[in-house]
Amino acid sequence: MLTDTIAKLIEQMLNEAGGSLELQRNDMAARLGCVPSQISYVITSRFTPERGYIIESKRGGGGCIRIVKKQMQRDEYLMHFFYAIGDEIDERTLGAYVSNLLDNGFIGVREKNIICAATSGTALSSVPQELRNNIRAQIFRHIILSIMR
Amino acid sequence: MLTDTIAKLIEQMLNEAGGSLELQRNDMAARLGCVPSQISYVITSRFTPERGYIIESKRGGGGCIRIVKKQMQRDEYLMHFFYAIGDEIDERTLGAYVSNLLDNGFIGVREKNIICAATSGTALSSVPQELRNNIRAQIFRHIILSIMR
DNA sequence: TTGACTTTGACTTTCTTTGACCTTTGCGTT
DNA sequence: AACGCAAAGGTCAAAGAAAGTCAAAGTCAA
Repeated sequence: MLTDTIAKLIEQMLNEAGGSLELQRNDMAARLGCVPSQISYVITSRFTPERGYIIESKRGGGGCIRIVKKQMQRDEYLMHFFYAIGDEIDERTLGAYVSNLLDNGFIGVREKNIICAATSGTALSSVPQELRNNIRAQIFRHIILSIMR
Repeated sequence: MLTDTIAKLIEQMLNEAGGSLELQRNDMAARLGCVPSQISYVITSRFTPERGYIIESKRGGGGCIRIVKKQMQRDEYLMHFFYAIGDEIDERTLGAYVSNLLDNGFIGVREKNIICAATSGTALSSVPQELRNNIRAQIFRHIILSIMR
């Protein structure tokens, strides 16, 4: 399947490049003889944050897509966290997690404060109630990813 | 890309000159082999107030463009930020603000990454589109507050 | 045969590059 | 002082270069 071929190729390129890579969508599509949006599809369906990837991109002249693979294996503990968060998390539980991270030296006090501020009920007060815990979980997972190597 | 080359050059010149510099648009364009308005484009797109630069210029004979990298006191700076954010902010603009905070040593790289992760489009992807920039602004304002303490 | 995943392509958004035309300013000339 | 020219920089819109989005159509296994 095309998708698998492309995914394999990107993984290989990532390995060769040491976990971080920039590619040009049109370029790659041309080399593989597929439409550009196929590349987008592969990236959004396979290289998701849930799987430990961070994606950034720039449009326009000289634009590109940047893929970073976080090495989850390297930090069992954080990985455990990452999965433990689940789809929803309330402010109290998150607070406990964060204290835990602080106690174990994964983050400093300033970082703790930033994380708590970003996920506090007041920061998210305009988010519809029923979405709030879900958004909080997503934000927290992104944060955990960002502190992984 | 031309834009990047020019931006790099200006940054370098700024560093060498100690944070403040005057350049001649036509001159620079001629040296780099591009049209003069390209220089204007780079300046308005990269050396913005959000990133901490102040631009002044003078036309006519002996005219020039003056670029100053602004240094502010911590509290004044954060306050300024707090108000500048406004009710809505997109990811790009926020990114500019955050690199500014980093440049001025108010936050570290890890903190920058956490902030960007927490406010990224993907982290907020479940927030209804029309609310996203608003939520992002709220989160960012809370973060700034937490840094001020 | 339904539902999840793929493939495609038309259309959109963002960023860059270029060039034509406008405004401001300094400096000679009258 | 007034005028006019040349030398800056400013503006803006069009064209070009990427990537994003989305819905329709295809595929395949349960």
